[in-house]
Amino acid sequence: MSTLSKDRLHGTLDALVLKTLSWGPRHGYAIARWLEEKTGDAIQVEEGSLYPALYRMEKRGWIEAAWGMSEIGRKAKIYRLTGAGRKQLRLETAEWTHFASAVSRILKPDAGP
Amino acid sequence: MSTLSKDRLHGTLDALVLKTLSWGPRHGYAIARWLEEKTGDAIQVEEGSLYPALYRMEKRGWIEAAWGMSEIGRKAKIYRLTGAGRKQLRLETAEWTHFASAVSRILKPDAGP
DNA sequence: CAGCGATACATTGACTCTCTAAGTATTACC
DNA sequence: GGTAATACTTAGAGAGTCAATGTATCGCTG
Repeated sequence: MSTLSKDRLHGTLDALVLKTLSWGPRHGYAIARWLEEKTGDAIQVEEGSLYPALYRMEKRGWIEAAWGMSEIGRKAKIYRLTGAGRKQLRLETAEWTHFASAVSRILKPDAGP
Repeated sequence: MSTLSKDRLHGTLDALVLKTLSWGPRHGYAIARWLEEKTGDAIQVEEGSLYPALYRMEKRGWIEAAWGMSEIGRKAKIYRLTGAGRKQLRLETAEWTHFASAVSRILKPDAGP
């Protein structure tokens, strides 16, 4: 992977994680696996990115953590979305849509300005 | 602006600048103004981001600079796309499209996973 | 069954890169 | 001289990457 594609996650990971949690509580490892699987190779979630992201979102009150069990009976920290998290998700989704459509409009291959 | 929306430019600025230059040479200031105007408020290009971006792209051979005159007769550094830059633009555009569609697919408001 | 590698899961630290914010400097025009 | 256009700089923080570390459990193999 080039250096560029790596950086593309910047500022988007939070929204992706929040969205994943909006479908129900999950532990960190599962969030990463699920995002990667769902997007093929387009989104690669390193654990060194994910866990810090989870901490800061917990600190901000967007998600809550509790120790529990994973599906296969292992100790895991289960995260769930809070009300504030749901609100934040709406906000970030709107921002992303706005931003992405602006970028796409510019990058679109066409005649010119 | 929240901290989040700020960072959203990360990794996308290069492509936007390259695309802007694909329509003809421009000086830095004009690139920034034009991007902002074209996208309303969606994309805000700080000069502290733009000039470093121009340097690094020049160093990588994607663009070339020459001193010239702005439209209103002021000294200005005019940037133009190189062949390598054009290639890079294609690459980054493809990557963006791929990434953005993956994110949009996930963020899309719908029933569930 | 004892040992051992592989997998699931979490944590952390060192490093890098880009962006933001906020300034300075120069030139041209009124 | 003041204001706008243009370029550049520096200080700083934030978010990712990579890679190592730590457990626990599972499953294999000898």
